[in-house]
Amino acid sequence: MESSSFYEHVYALVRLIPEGRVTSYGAIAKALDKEGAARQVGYAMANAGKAMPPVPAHRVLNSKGELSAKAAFGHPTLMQQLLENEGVVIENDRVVNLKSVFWDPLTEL
DNA sequence: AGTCTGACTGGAG
DNA sequence: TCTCCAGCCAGAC
Repeated sequence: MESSSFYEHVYALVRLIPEGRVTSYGAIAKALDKEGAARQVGYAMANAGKAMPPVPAHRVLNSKGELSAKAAFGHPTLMQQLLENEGVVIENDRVVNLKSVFWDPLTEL
């Protein structure tokens, strides 16, 4: 069933991210065999807010573990709190121990 | 069909 | 560790 658009594939993969874990736009793009389309993944997440079922977009960060999407959650600290609520430690808008909480769809899936 | 945009990435200074 | 630069691709107009 490849009738879905690129965005749909992104949403589906993001919904597979376990609680308390995070991944990067590039990792998702690569998992979809579109490594160079990391920006598109982020752009897709922008629509994730109105996507159904809801997508845990707060678990998707950039390759540096920065909360680059926090501004899109309505409140600058909402994304951070959602992650901390799942056990992810955030400091200065960045994930601490990124390596420990990073979820690579190519490896874990 | 052409142009613009962006929740990105990795390398260089 | 931080800032700056150029390359990337799918989607909206």
